[in-house]
Amino acid sequence: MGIKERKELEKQEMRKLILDTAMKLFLEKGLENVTIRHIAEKIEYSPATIYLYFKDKDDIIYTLHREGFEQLYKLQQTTLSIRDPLERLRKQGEVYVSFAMENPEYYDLMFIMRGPVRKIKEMKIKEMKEWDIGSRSFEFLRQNIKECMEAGLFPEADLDVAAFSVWAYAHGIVSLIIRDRCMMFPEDKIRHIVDEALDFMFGTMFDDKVKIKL
Amino acid sequence: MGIKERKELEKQEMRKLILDTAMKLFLEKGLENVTIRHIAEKIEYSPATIYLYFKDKDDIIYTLHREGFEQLYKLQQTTLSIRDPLERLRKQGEVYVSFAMENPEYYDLMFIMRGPVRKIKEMKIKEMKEWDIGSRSFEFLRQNIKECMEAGLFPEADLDVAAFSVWAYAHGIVSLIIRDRCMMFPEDKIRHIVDEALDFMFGTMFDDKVKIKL
DNA sequence: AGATTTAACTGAACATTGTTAACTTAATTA
DNA sequence: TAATTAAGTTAACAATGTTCAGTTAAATCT
Repeated sequence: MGIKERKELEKQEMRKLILDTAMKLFLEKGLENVTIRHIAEKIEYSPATIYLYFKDKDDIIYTLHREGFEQLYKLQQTTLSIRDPLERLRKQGEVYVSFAMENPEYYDLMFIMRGPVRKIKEMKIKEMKEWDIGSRSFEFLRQNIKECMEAGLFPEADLDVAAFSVWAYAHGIVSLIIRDRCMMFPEDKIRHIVDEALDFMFGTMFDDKVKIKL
Repeated sequence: MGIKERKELEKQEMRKLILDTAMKLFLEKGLENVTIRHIAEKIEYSPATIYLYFKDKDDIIYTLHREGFEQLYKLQQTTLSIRDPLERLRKQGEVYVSFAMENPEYYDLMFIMRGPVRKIKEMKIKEMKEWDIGSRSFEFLRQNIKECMEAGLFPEADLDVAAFSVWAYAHGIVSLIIRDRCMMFPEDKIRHIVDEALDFMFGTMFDDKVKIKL
Protein backbone atom coordinates (compact mmCIF):
# COMPACT_ATOMS: atom_id res chain seq x y z
CA MET A 1 0.00 0.00 0.00
CA GLY A 2 2.83 2.37 -0.75
CA ILE A 3 0.97 4.10 -3.49
CA LYS A 4 -1.41 5.98 -1.25
CA GLU A 5 1.52 7.39 0.62
CA ARG A 6 3.41 8.33 -2.50
CA LYS A 7 0.34 10.16 -3.73
CA GLU A 8 0.01 11.95 -0.46
CA LEU A 9 3.67 12.92 -0.65
CA GLU A 10 3.31 14.22 -4.18
CA LYS A 11 0.32 16.22 -3.10
CA GLN A 12 2.31 17.75 -0.30
CA GLU A 13 5.17 18.53 -2.65
CA MET A 14 2.83 20.27 -5.04
CA ARG A 15 1.39 22.31 -2.18
CA LYS A 16 4.89 23.26 -1.17
CA LEU A 17 5.78 24.19 -4.73
CA ILE A 18 2.78 26.47 -4.89
CA LEU A 19 3.50 28.03 -1.53
CA ASP A 20 7.18 28.59 -2.26
CA THR A 21 6.42 30.09 -5.63
CA ALA A 22 3.75 32.32 -4.15
CA MET A 23 6.14 33.53 -1.49
CA LYS A 24 8.91 34.12 -4.00
CA LEU A 25 6.56 36.21 -6.10
CA PHE A 26 5.37 38.09 -3.03
CA LEU A 27 8.97 38.97 -2.26
CA GLU A 28 9.66 39.98 -5.85
CA LYS A 29 6.56 41.95 -6.69
CA GLY A 30 5.00 42.83 -3.36
CA LEU A 31 1.99 41.24 -1.76
CA GLU A 32 -0.58 43.19 -3.72
CA ASN A 33 0.71 42.39 -7.15
CA VAL A 34 0.67 38.62 -7.16
CA THR A 35 -2.20 36.79 -8.79
CA ILE A 36 -3.21 33.16 -8.99
CA ARG A 37 -2.40 33.32 -12.65
CA HIS A 38 1.13 34.53 -11.98
CA ILE A 39 1.75 31.67 -9.63
CA ALA A 40 0.29 29.21 -12.12
CA GLU A 41 2.42 30.57 -14.91
CA LYS A 42 5.58 30.36 -12.82
CA ILE A 43 5.05 26.69 -11.96
CA GLU A 44 3.82 25.99 -15.48
CA TYR A 45 0.38 24.71 -14.59
CA SER A 46 -3.00 26.08 -15.42
CA PRO A 47 -4.62 28.45 -12.91
CA ALA A 48 -7.36 25.95 -12.19
CA THR A 49 -4.82 23.43 -10.93
CA ILE A 50 -4.03 25.60 -7.96
CA TYR A 51 -7.59 25.21 -6.81
CA LEU A 52 -7.04 21.46 -6.51
CA TYR A 53 -4.56 22.18 -3.74
CA PHE A 54 -5.96 25.28 -2.08
CA LYS A 55 -9.53 26.32 -1.58
CA ASP A 56 -8.92 29.91 -2.63
CA LYS A 57 -6.37 32.69 -2.59
CA ASP A 58 -6.94 33.48 1.06
CA ASP A 59 -6.15 29.85 1.80
CA ILE A 60 -2.69 30.25 0.29
CA ILE A 61 -2.13 33.46 2.16
CA TYR A 62 -3.37 31.92 5.36
CA THR A 63 -1.00 28.98 5.00
CA LEU A 64 1.95 31.30 4.50
CA HIS A 65 0.70 33.24 7.48
CA ARG A 66 0.94 30.06 9.55
CA GLU A 67 4.46 29.39 8.27
CA GLY A 68 5.44 32.88 9.27
CA PHE A 69 4.24 32.26 12.79
CA GLU A 70 6.17 28.99 12.95
CA GLN A 71 9.28 30.86 11.97
CA LEU A 72 8.69 33.68 14.41
CA TYR A 73 7.97 31.26 17.22
CA LYS A 74 11.23 29.45 16.58
CA LEU A 75 13.08 32.75 16.67
CA GLN A 76 11.38 33.65 19.91
CA GLN A 77 12.51 30.37 21.43
CA THR A 78 16.14 31.20 20.82
CA THR A 79 15.86 33.79 23.57
CA LEU A 80 15.15 31.07 26.11
CA SER A 81 18.86 30.60 26.75
CA ILE A 82 18.94 33.98 28.41
CA ARG A 83 18.48 33.73 32.16
CA ASP A 84 17.64 37.28 33.15
CA PRO A 85 14.00 37.74 32.14
CA LEU A 86 14.33 41.43 31.41
CA GLU A 87 17.33 40.87 29.18
CA ARG A 88 15.39 38.05 27.56
CA LEU A 89 12.47 40.37 26.98
CA ARG A 90 14.73 42.87 25.36
CA LYS A 91 16.21 40.21 23.13
CA GLN A 92 12.71 39.17 22.20
CA GLY A 93 12.00 42.71 21.12
CA GLU A 94 15.09 42.75 18.97
CA VAL A 95 14.25 39.42 17.42
CA TYR A 96 10.74 40.57 16.66
CA VAL A 97 11.84 43.76 15.02
CA SER A 98 14.60 42.06 13.04
CA PHE A 99 12.17 39.48 11.77
CA ALA A 100 9.84 42.20 10.62
CA MET A 101 12.53 44.26 8.94
CA GLU A 102 14.08 41.29 7.18
CA ASN A 103 10.81 39.71 6.13
CA PRO A 104 8.43 42.60 5.62
CA GLU A 105 6.11 40.58 3.39
CA TYR A 106 5.79 37.84 5.97
CA TYR A 107 5.20 40.41 8.63
CA ASP A 108 2.58 42.13 6.56
CA LEU A 109 0.83 38.82 6.04
CA MET A 110 0.94 38.03 9.72
CA PHE A 111 0.01 41.34 11.31
CA ILE A 112 -1.43 43.72 8.77
CA MET A 113 -3.22 42.08 5.87
CA ARG A 114 -6.90 41.28 6.19
CA GLY A 115 -6.90 37.99 4.25
CA PRO A 116 -5.59 35.61 6.90
CA VAL A 117 -7.94 36.88 9.58
CA ARG A 118 -10.88 36.40 7.24
CA LYS A 119 -9.81 32.78 6.84
CA ILE A 120 -9.34 32.25 10.55
CA LYS A 121 -12.77 33.59 11.34
CA GLU A 122 -14.29 31.52 8.58
CA MET A 123 -12.64 28.43 10.03
CA LYS A 124 -13.54 29.18 13.59
CA ILE A 125 -17.20 28.80 12.76
CA LYS A 126 -16.68 25.15 11.91
CA GLU A 127 -13.71 23.89 13.89
CA MET A 128 -13.17 25.57 17.20
CA LYS A 129 -10.17 23.33 17.86
CA GLU A 130 -7.81 25.04 15.41
CA TRP A 131 -7.33 28.01 17.66
CA ASP A 132 -5.17 30.56 16.02
CA ILE A 133 -1.45 30.02 16.01
CA GLY A 134 -0.63 33.61 16.86
CA SER A 135 -1.76 33.36 20.44
CA ARG A 136 1.11 30.95 21.10
CA SER A 137 3.61 33.69 20.37
CA PHE A 138 1.64 36.16 22.43
CA GLU A 139 1.51 33.70 25.31
CA PHE A 140 5.28 33.44 25.12
CA LEU A 141 5.66 37.19 25.45
CA ARG A 142 3.09 37.28 28.22
CA GLN A 143 4.92 34.62 30.17
CA ASN A 144 8.18 36.49 29.82
CA ILE A 145 6.67 39.67 31.13
CA LYS A 146 5.11 37.79 34.01
CA GLU A 147 8.55 36.60 35.00
CA CYS A 148 9.85 40.13 34.80
CA MET A 149 7.09 41.33 37.05
CA GLU A 150 7.68 38.58 39.55
CA ALA A 151 11.35 39.47 39.63
CA GLY A 152 10.39 43.07 40.30
CA LEU A 153 11.95 44.20 37.04
CA PHE A 154 8.80 45.42 35.43
CA PRO A 155 6.11 47.86 36.50
CA GLU A 156 3.23 46.04 38.12
CA ALA A 157 0.14 46.18 35.96
CA ASP A 158 -2.53 44.02 34.44
CA LEU A 159 -0.59 41.34 32.64
CA ASP A 160 -2.73 41.45 29.52
CA VAL A 161 -2.35 45.19 29.31
CA ALA A 162 1.39 45.06 29.80
CA ALA A 163 1.91 42.33 27.22
CA PHE A 164 -0.34 44.04 24.74
CA SER A 165 1.46 47.32 25.31
CA VAL A 166 4.90 45.90 24.65
CA TRP A 167 3.67 44.11 21.59
CA ALA A 168 1.84 47.18 20.32
CA TYR A 169 4.95 49.24 20.68
CA ALA A 170 7.08 46.89 18.64
CA HIS A 171 4.30 46.48 16.11
CA GLY A 172 3.88 50.21 15.83
CA ILE A 173 7.51 50.71 14.97
CA VAL A 174 7.74 48.11 12.26
CA SER A 175 4.30 48.56 10.77
CA LEU A 176 4.78 52.27 10.26
CA ILE A 177 7.90 51.47 8.30
CA ILE A 178 6.54 48.54 6.37
CA ARG A 179 3.54 50.56 5.26
CA ASP A 180 5.77 53.45 4.39
CA ARG A 181 4.58 56.11 6.81
CA CYS A 182 8.04 57.40 7.61
CA MET A 183 8.67 59.55 4.59
CA MET A 184 9.66 62.41 6.85
CA PHE A 185 12.88 60.62 7.70
CA PRO A 186 15.70 60.20 5.22
CA GLU A 187 15.82 56.70 3.82
CA ASP A 188 19.24 55.88 5.21
CA LYS A 189 18.41 56.96 8.73
CA ILE A 190 15.39 54.75 9.19
CA ARG A 191 17.08 51.61 10.43
CA HIS A 192 18.93 53.72 12.94
CA ILE A 193 15.71 55.30 14.20
CA VAL A 194 14.12 51.88 14.54
CA ASP A 195 16.96 50.61 16.68
CA GLU A 196 17.00 53.74 18.76
CA ALA A 197 13.26 53.54 19.23
CA LEU A 198 13.62 50.08 20.69
CA ASP A 199 16.31 51.33 23.03
CA PHE A 200 14.11 54.25 23.89
CA MET A 201 11.30 51.99 24.95
CA PHE A 202 13.45 49.88 27.19
CA GLY A 203 15.22 52.94 28.40
CA THR A 204 12.12 54.77 29.50
CA MET A 205 10.37 51.72 30.77
CA PHE A 206 13.05 50.08 32.82
CA ASP A 207 16.31 51.93 32.96
CA ASP A 208 16.61 54.45 35.76
CA LYS A 209 19.64 56.10 34.23
CA VAL A 210 17.62 57.41 31.35
CA LYS A 211 14.83 58.45 33.63
CA ILE A 212 13.66 61.99 34.02
CA LYS A 213 16.25 64.23 35.56
CA LEU A 214 14.51 66.44 38.04
CA MET B 1 -18.32 86.32 -16.01
CA GLY B 2 -20.28 84.49 -13.33
CA ILE B 3 -20.64 81.36 -15.39
CA LYS B 4 -17.07 80.21 -15.07
CA GLU B 5 -17.40 80.46 -11.34
CA ARG B 6 -20.70 78.64 -11.21
CA LYS B 7 -19.18 75.86 -13.30
CA GLU B 8 -16.24 75.67 -10.97
CA LEU B 9 -18.61 75.51 -8.02
CA GLU B 10 -20.63 72.75 -9.58
CA LYS B 11 -17.46 70.86 -10.27
CA GLN B 12 -16.47 71.15 -6.64
CA GLU B 13 -19.92 70.05 -5.53
CA MET B 14 -19.70 67.00 -7.73
CA ARG B 15 -16.30 66.16 -6.31
CA LYS B 16 -17.71 66.49 -2.84
CA LEU B 17 -20.67 64.31 -3.72
CA ILE B 18 -18.35 61.61 -4.97
CA LEU B 19 -16.10 61.84 -1.94
CA ASP B 20 -18.94 61.81 0.55
CA THR B 21 -20.57 58.88 -1.16
CA ALA B 22 -17.30 57.02 -1.29
CA MET B 23 -16.73 57.61 2.40
CA LYS B 24 -20.25 56.58 3.28
CA LEU B 25 -19.78 53.34 1.38
CA PHE B 26 -16.41 52.78 3.01
CA LEU B 27 -18.04 53.08 6.40
CA GLU B 28 -20.89 50.80 5.41
CA LYS B 29 -19.05 48.05 3.59
CA GLY B 30 -15.45 48.40 4.62
CA LEU B 31 -12.60 49.86 2.63
CA GLU B 32 -11.91 46.78 0.57
CA ASN B 33 -15.41 46.25 -0.69
CA VAL B 34 -16.15 49.54 -2.38
CA THR B 35 -15.80 49.85 -6.13
CA ILE B 36 -16.00 52.71 -8.54
CA ARG B 37 -19.15 51.14 -9.88
CA HIS B 38 -20.75 51.12 -6.44
CA ILE B 39 -20.04 54.77 -5.99
CA ALA B 40 -21.35 55.54 -9.46
CA GLU B 41 -24.52 53.59 -8.84
CA LYS B 42 -25.15 55.34 -5.55
CA ILE B 43 -24.89 58.81 -7.06
CA GLU B 44 -26.75 57.65 -10.17
CA TYR B 45 -24.07 58.45 -12.69
CA SER B 46 -22.16 56.19 -14.98
CA PRO B 47 -18.80 54.86 -13.76
CA ALA B 48 -17.00 56.80 -16.45
CA THR B 49 -18.26 60.09 -15.02
CA ILE B 50 -16.20 59.60 -11.89
CA TYR B 51 -13.09 59.70 -14.02
CA LEU B 52 -13.98 63.22 -15.07
CA TYR B 53 -13.49 64.34 -11.48
CA PHE B 54 -10.77 62.03 -10.25
CA LYS B 55 -7.83 60.58 -12.08
CA ASP B 56 -8.29 57.13 -10.66
CA LYS B 57 -9.40 55.26 -7.57
CA ASP B 58 -6.21 56.03 -5.67
CA ASP B 59 -6.94 59.68 -6.29
CA ILE B 60 -10.24 59.40 -4.44
CA ILE B 61 -8.63 57.52 -1.62
CA TYR B 62 -5.79 60.00 -1.44
CA THR B 63 -8.21 62.92 -1.23
CA LEU B 64 -10.08 61.28 1.65
CA HIS B 65 -6.70 60.62 3.21
CA ARG B 66 -6.01 64.34 3.14
CA GLU B 67 -9.39 65.12 4.65
CA GLY B 68 -8.63 62.69 7.43
CA PHE B 69 -5.41 64.52 8.19
CA GLU B 70 -7.24 67.85 8.24
CA GLN B 71 -9.62 66.43 10.78
CA LEU B 72 -6.89 64.91 12.89
CA TYR B 73 -4.88 68.08 12.85
CA LYS B 74 -7.85 70.07 14.07
CA LEU B 75 -8.35 67.60 16.88
CA GLN B 76 -4.70 67.87 17.78
CA GLN B 77 -5.03 71.64 17.99
CA THR B 78 -7.71 71.38 20.66
CA THR B 79 -5.00 70.26 23.05
CA LEU B 80 -3.26 73.61 22.73
CA SER B 81 -5.34 75.06 25.53
CA ILE B 82 -3.50 72.84 27.96
CA ARG B 83 -0.54 74.59 29.56
CA ASP B 84 1.46 71.75 30.99
CA PRO B 85 3.23 70.15 28.04
CA LEU B 86 3.22 66.66 29.51
CA GLU B 87 -0.46 66.80 30.19
CA ARG B 88 -0.94 68.17 26.71
CA LEU B 89 1.04 65.28 25.30
CA ARG B 90 -1.13 62.84 27.16
CA LYS B 91 -4.24 64.50 25.85
CA GLN B 92 -2.79 64.29 22.38
CA GLY B 93 -2.39 60.59 22.83
CA GLU B 94 -5.99 60.24 23.92
CA VAL B 95 -7.22 62.33 21.04
CA TYR B 96 -5.22 60.26 18.59
CA VAL B 97 -6.48 56.96 19.90
CA SER B 98 -10.07 58.16 20.08
CA PHE B 99 -9.91 59.38 16.53
CA ALA B 100 -8.67 56.01 15.41
CA MET B 101 -11.23 54.02 17.34
CA GLU B 102 -14.13 56.17 16.21
CA ASN B 103 -13.05 56.45 12.59
CA PRO B 104 -11.26 53.20 11.85
CA GLU B 105 -11.75 53.53 8.10
CA TYR B 106 -10.23 56.98 8.08
CA TYR B 107 -7.38 55.77 10.21
CA ASP B 108 -6.80 52.81 7.94
CA LEU B 109 -6.70 55.13 4.96
CA MET B 110 -4.27 57.44 6.69
CA PHE B 111 -1.84 55.06 8.30
CA ILE B 112 -2.23 51.57 6.94
CA MET B 113 -3.47 51.39 3.35
CA ARG B 114 -0.98 51.46 0.53
CA GLY B 115 -3.03 53.51 -1.94
CA PRO B 116 -2.48 57.02 -0.61
CA VAL B 117 1.27 56.56 -0.32
CA ARG B 118 1.43 55.39 -3.90
CA LYS B 119 -0.30 58.60 -4.92
CA ILE B 120 1.96 60.77 -2.81
CA LYS B 121 5.07 59.23 -4.28
CA GLU B 122 3.67 59.53 -7.78
CA MET B 123 2.98 63.21 -7.16
CA LYS B 124 6.32 63.94 -5.56
CA ILE B 125 8.07 63.14 -8.81
CA LYS B 126 6.36 66.08 -10.49
CA GLU B 127 5.59 68.64 -7.82
CA MET B 128 7.95 68.72 -4.90
CA LYS B 129 6.00 71.57 -3.36
CA GLU B 130 3.03 69.52 -2.23
CA TRP B 131 4.90 67.95 0.62
CA ASP B 132 2.78 65.50 2.44
CA ILE B 133 0.22 66.72 4.88
CA GLY B 134 1.01 64.10 7.48
CA SER B 135 4.30 65.66 8.47
CA ARG B 136 2.40 68.64 9.84
CA SER B 137 0.77 66.44 12.45
CA PHE B 138 4.06 64.76 13.20
CA GLU B 139 5.71 68.14 13.59
CA PHE B 140 3.04 69.07 16.10
CA LEU B 141 3.80 66.01 18.19
CA ARG B 142 7.50 66.62 17.86
CA GLN B 143 7.17 70.15 19.07
CA ASN B 144 5.14 69.05 22.05
CA ILE B 145 7.73 66.52 23.04
CA LYS B 146 10.45 69.09 22.64
CA GLU B 147 8.67 71.29 25.15
CA CYS B 148 8.37 68.37 27.53
CA MET B 149 12.08 67.74 27.25
CA GLU B 150 12.92 71.37 27.83
CA ALA B 151 10.73 71.36 30.91
CA GLY B 152 12.58 68.30 32.15
CA LEU B 153 9.45 66.20 32.00
CA PHE B 154 10.58 63.80 29.37
CA PRO B 155 13.64 61.55 29.08
CA GLU B 156 16.34 63.27 27.07
CA ALA B 157 16.85 61.59 23.76
CA ASP B 158 17.10 62.26 20.07
CA LEU B 159 13.95 64.24 19.34
CA ASP B 160 13.15 62.32 16.17
CA VAL B 161 13.52 59.04 17.96
CA ALA B 162 11.36 60.14 20.87
CA ALA B 163 8.59 61.49 18.68
CA PHE B 164 8.65 58.47 16.46
CA SER B 165 8.52 56.21 19.49
CA VAL B 166 5.49 57.86 21.01
CA TRP B 167 3.72 57.84 17.68
CA ALA B 168 4.64 54.23 17.02
CA TYR B 169 3.28 53.20 20.36
CA ALA B 170 -0.09 54.80 19.78
CA HIS B 171 -0.17 53.51 16.23
CA GLY B 172 0.66 50.02 17.39
CA ILE B 173 -2.25 49.96 19.77
CA VAL B 174 -4.89 51.10 17.35
CA SER B 175 -3.61 49.36 14.24
CA LEU B 176 -3.54 45.98 15.94
CA ILE B 177 -7.16 46.46 16.79
CA ILE B 178 -8.25 47.93 13.50
CA ARG B 179 -6.67 45.06 11.60
CA ASP B 180 -8.18 42.60 14.01
CA ARG B 181 -5.11 41.06 15.61
CA CYS B 182 -6.56 40.98 19.09
CA MET B 183 -8.70 37.94 18.86
CA MET B 184 -7.15 36.60 22.03
CA PHE B 185 -9.01 39.22 24.02
CA PRO B 186 -12.75 39.08 24.53
CA GLU B 187 -14.54 41.58 22.34
CA ASP B 188 -15.99 43.60 25.19
CA LYS B 189 -12.68 44.01 26.98
CA ILE B 190 -10.81 45.54 24.08
CA ARG B 191 -11.66 49.18 24.59
CA HIS B 192 -10.63 48.79 28.21
CA ILE B 193 -7.29 47.29 27.24
CA VAL B 194 -6.69 50.11 24.80
CA ASP B 195 -7.26 52.75 27.44
CA GLU B 196 -5.17 50.90 29.97
CA ALA B 197 -2.39 50.52 27.43
CA LEU B 198 -2.28 54.28 26.97
CA ASP B 199 -2.10 54.73 30.71
CA PHE B 200 0.57 52.09 30.86
CA MET B 201 2.73 53.97 28.40
CA PHE B 202 2.49 57.22 30.25
CA GLY B 203 2.82 55.45 33.55
CA THR B 204 6.04 53.67 32.67
CA MET B 205 7.49 56.55 30.76
CA PHE B 206 6.87 59.42 33.09
CA ASP B 207 5.21 58.53 36.32
CA ASP B 208 7.53 57.60 39.14
CA LYS B 209 4.77 56.11 41.23
CA VAL B 210 4.31 53.29 38.79
CA LYS B 211 8.01 52.78 38.51
CA ILE B 212 9.75 49.59 39.45
CA LYS B 213 9.57 48.86 43.11
CA LEU B 214 12.98 47.67 44.20
C1' DA C 1 -30.93 83.88 -33.91
C1' DG C 2 -28.34 80.44 -35.87
C1' DA C 3 -23.79 78.16 -36.24
C1' DT C 4 -20.05 76.45 -33.78
C1' DT C 5 -17.28 75.30 -30.22
C1' DT C 6 -16.94 73.47 -25.54
C1' DA C 7 -18.33 70.75 -21.58
C1' DA C 8 -20.73 66.87 -19.27
C1' DC C 9 -21.99 62.47 -19.61
C1' DT C 10 -22.71 57.70 -21.25
C1' DG C 11 -22.32 52.94 -23.58
C1' DA C 12 -19.62 49.71 -24.84
C1' DA C 13 -15.52 47.83 -24.74
C1' DC C 14 -10.71 46.20 -22.78
C1' DA C 15 -7.60 43.80 -19.88
C1' DT C 16 -7.16 41.69 -15.38
C1' DT C 17 -8.72 39.57 -11.56
C1' DG C 18 -10.67 35.23 -8.65
C1' DT C 19 -13.23 31.20 -9.37
C1' DT C 20 -15.92 27.26 -11.31
C1' DA C 21 -17.80 23.58 -14.28
C1' DA C 22 -17.44 20.51 -18.05
C1' DC C 23 -14.25 17.94 -20.32
C1' DT C 24 -9.94 15.15 -21.35
C1' DT C 25 -6.32 12.33 -20.29
C1' DA C 26 -3.48 9.47 -17.48
C1' DA C 27 -3.06 6.31 -13.66
C1' DT C 28 -4.98 2.84 -10.56
C1' DT C 29 -7.96 -0.84 -9.47
C1' DA C 30 -11.01 -4.78 -10.35
C1' DT D 1 -8.82 -5.58 -20.39
C1' DA D 2 -12.67 -2.70 -18.59
C1' DA D 3 -14.09 0.47 -15.07
C1' DT D 4 -13.01 3.79 -11.85
C1' DT D 5 -10.48 7.41 -9.87
C1' DA D 6 -7.27 11.23 -9.89
C1' DA D 7 -4.91 15.17 -12.14
C1' DG D 8 -5.05 18.64 -15.17
C1' DT D 9 -6.83 21.84 -18.69
C1' DT D 10 -9.98 24.77 -21.40
C1' DA D 11 -13.25 27.93 -21.57
C1' DA D 12 -16.21 30.49 -19.44
C1' DC D 13 -18.31 33.62 -15.60
C1' DA D 14 -18.85 37.77 -13.01
C1' DA D 15 -16.53 41.64 -11.03
C1' DT D 16 -13.00 44.91 -11.13
C1' DG D 17 -10.45 49.49 -12.82
C1' DT D 18 -10.07 52.13 -16.81
C1' DT D 19 -10.49 54.21 -21.53
C1' DC D 20 -12.42 55.95 -25.78
C1' DA D 21 -15.67 57.07 -29.28
C1' DG D 22 -19.79 58.95 -29.42
C1' DT D 23 -24.01 61.84 -27.84
C1' DT D 24 -26.37 65.19 -25.95
C1' DA D 25 -26.71 69.83 -23.70
C1' DA D 26 -24.84 74.25 -22.73
C1' DA D 27 -22.10 78.32 -23.76
C1' DT D 28 -19.94 81.28 -27.04
C1' DC D 29 -19.37 83.64 -31.26
C1' DT D 30 -20.83 86.05 -35.49
